[in-house]
Amino acid sequence: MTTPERASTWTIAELAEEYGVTHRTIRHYEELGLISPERRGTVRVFHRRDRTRLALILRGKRIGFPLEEIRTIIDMYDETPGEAGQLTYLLAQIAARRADLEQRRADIEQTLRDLGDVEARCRTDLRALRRTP
Amino acid sequence: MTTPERASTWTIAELAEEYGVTHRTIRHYEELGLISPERRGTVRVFHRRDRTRLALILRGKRIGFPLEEIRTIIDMYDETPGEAGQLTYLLAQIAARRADLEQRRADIEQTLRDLGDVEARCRTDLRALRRTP
DNA sequence: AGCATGCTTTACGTTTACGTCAACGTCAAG
DNA sequence: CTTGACGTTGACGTAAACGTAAAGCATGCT
Repeated sequence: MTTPERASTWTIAELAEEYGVTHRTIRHYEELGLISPERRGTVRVFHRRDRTRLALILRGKRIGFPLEEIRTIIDMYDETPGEAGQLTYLLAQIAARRADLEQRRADIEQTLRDLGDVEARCRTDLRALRRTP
Repeated sequence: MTTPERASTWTIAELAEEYGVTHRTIRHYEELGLISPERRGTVRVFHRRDRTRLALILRGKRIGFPLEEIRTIIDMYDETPGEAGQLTYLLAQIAARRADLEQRRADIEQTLRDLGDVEARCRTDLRALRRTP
């Protein structure tokens, strides 16, 4: 027998709770077209696909991307094959995003090194203070 | 003899040009207290220290930090030794920033992996198209 | 039936990070 | 001495990313 077939749909409140955002935030993402939940009458019904996209949006936000750029990125994930021109364009987009991400990573690593220096100085100063209180 | 003793001060226009920002941006950073150039009369005179801080600000921006957080970060760099409590607090701040940066790096690396997947699918689709044009 | 709960839309408010005039000072060159 | 070329201070504008009421359905419990 298969898994108990848990509905695998969510209300806006459930998703908001789970990801620690407000319902307003989720609606905002829908207004921008980043997610498009099913409508049952007037009420929103979120599927696994919407959950995934929400998770990707939040990851993009943690990285620091603006929402519009996040859309172009996550839209790449479920892009339908399409024609050759489309695919080539997509490859160019990927290259551009990759360059951006690698720059960010380099900046982060440099900052981590700098923080390491500050910490070292800090600990040295502390030891000096302990010797001459 | 020493180096030709190049003034090692800059005008706002020179710094803006060099770093590819507008003078308005630099003034904005000054308003927020991220840099505090010398004043010769009414006019701003930027020293090496200001240049360095500007570079750090822009790096922070590339990473995606808000300006207020950037200030707390770069203020850590030229924090005066001070007393033990200060130093301990500074160490805690460093730990927090480090955790944040490492989270961002992890998100970036996951996104890079995801983009790699998309790219692979993309190239597969392209090859398929070339076999059946 | 009545009321509380949860979802919905509408719409104005807020914060961040500057952009964009406007209006004025200043200093060297013509 | 006037004309640029830069510099300065307001001060209002704007785009992004939501916050925050306000007010209306729908439903289910009591």
